[in-house]
Amino acid sequence: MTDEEQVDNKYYAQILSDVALLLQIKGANRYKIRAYQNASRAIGGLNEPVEDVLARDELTDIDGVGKSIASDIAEIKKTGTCQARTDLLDELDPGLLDLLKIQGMGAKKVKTLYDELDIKNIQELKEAAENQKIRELDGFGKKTEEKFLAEIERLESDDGRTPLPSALVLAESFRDELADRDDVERIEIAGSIRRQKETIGDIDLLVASTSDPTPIMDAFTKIAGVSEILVKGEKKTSVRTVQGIQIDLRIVAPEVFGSALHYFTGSKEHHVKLRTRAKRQGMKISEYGVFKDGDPNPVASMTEEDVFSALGLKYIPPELREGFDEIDLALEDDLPELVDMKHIRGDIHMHTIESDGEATILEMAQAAKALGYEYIVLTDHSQVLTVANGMTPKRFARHIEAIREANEQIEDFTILAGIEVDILKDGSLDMDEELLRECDWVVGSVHIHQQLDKDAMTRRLLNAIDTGLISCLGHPTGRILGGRPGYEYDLEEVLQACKDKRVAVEINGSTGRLDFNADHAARAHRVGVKIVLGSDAHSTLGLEAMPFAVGQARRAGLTPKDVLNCLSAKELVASVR
DNA sequence: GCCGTTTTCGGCCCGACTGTTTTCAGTCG
Repeated sequence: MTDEEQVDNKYYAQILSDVALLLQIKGANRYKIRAYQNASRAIGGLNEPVEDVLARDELTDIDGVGKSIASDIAEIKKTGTCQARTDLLDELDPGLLDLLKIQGMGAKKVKTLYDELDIKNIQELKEAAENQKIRELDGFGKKTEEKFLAEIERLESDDGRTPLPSALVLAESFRDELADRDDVERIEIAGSIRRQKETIGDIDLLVASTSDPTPIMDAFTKIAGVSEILVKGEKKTSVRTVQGIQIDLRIVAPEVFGSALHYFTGSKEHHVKLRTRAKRQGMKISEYGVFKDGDPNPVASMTEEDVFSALGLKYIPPELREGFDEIDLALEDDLPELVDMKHIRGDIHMHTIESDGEATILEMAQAAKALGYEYIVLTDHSQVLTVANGMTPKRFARHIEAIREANEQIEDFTILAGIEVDILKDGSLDMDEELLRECDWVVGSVHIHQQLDKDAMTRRLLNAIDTGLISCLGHPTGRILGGRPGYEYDLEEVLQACKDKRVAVEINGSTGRLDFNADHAARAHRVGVKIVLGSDAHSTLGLEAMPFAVGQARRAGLTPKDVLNCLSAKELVASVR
């Protein structure tokens, strides 16, 4: 994330999490450990910089932060770390934290390995395992040793989380493999995909069935693309695919599908908060339902709505279940009515054969109309992007005419003339001003000179916004999902300028980007900047990336009135510049 | 270490699977 406040909060969260992990290895009181975990999670999920809270002297108002951890946080601000962590690291070893990244390795095992074999890091673990020293320890065996070696090898070649769009494709293919079976009554993709998280750690599938689960589990493990079976039981089976992604399959009875779906959708943080709250009310929540203390029969389990309702809460959409403030909002009936695909009336960012797209103006329009849209904006590239066959002013002038003509040929649909104009190194725009004024919508994007330093990039964007010619900033961070991190600039300053100059910011839904992401979009929204969603389609098929943009908007808590695509074509154009 | 509609003590989310045991601790999500 290029989001500064999140990076800062994440740093604080990490230090506290380190303390929790080191305490675990040391074998400290488990509730003290949990206190540090809770505080770490709370700081990581704050909606404002923790340093602002510190400045107001209100740290202990944060749920999970008491006097002791508040003083740790003050110390981190001053010194970059805290005494608790320093002392633990003196006593233990920093490499032990890495050991915990190994699947199947928890604090107890780390402690045993450290005490018995003086293993302090992954390299030493690898050597001990290769020399078959691990299997001699009490509580360890040959299998554990072999698992460690395999896991170390995997960690060494691992490239992290999977972007949502590719994870979704894989999840859907596995879902579809099982969906047609007679013994599968229902199957849903749960987990972070359902929450529309921009990157995915693993995939969760949930099946409702009344039959013997074994054949379903067998079929699951035999799907083409499974490279390894990690866990296999009657209720839960986990595999790893050739892409290195873990897929978990859970099977439950149909009458508990709602509570199970809620459970497997997560997030963990959401559940911890919800369950703690339920417990105080004398109730228990599990994947099998909501239970009143002592009663083996659930008061709710059939649907997710039932589960929330039994807890006295409004339905919380999956995208908001991150353990931030959604439970309080649901309690007060104050949840945002999230924007949905059904609210989206048009798409503001796409390309045709005029630059680097694969379809004509009319083909794009007809495809968009078939998707139920009322309008599109065609935004081909400007000339500096020669690799993308960018338009010269002359070509753009003709293109505008062609768009106006095409617009006459299609009924009950509006094709707006636009451009994705490059924001040049100094912030000037790569097109004649007159033509930019003539067209309906201007996406301003950075494609070249991405390596400017922070000050220069900030000035560049401010200059571009200052022209008054841009309708929205396209893919505003420039990051490639799972690839390059995006250019550096002062986001707060740029957002403020966008608000002042009535420039919207795009959530670009194209599968490689998701840019802005939900965090950025939420931040823009707080500043009061309007959000607009674009598919950045380069073909008719590319138009189908819009749901990813909607997903990020939903995670950001945006309602239809916050998203310009929910306006008519006329209102859209009038709402900016 | 944190918290309070049982508030200054006595609790702290829940269940599945594995490997190592021979009834369960550890780990994971």
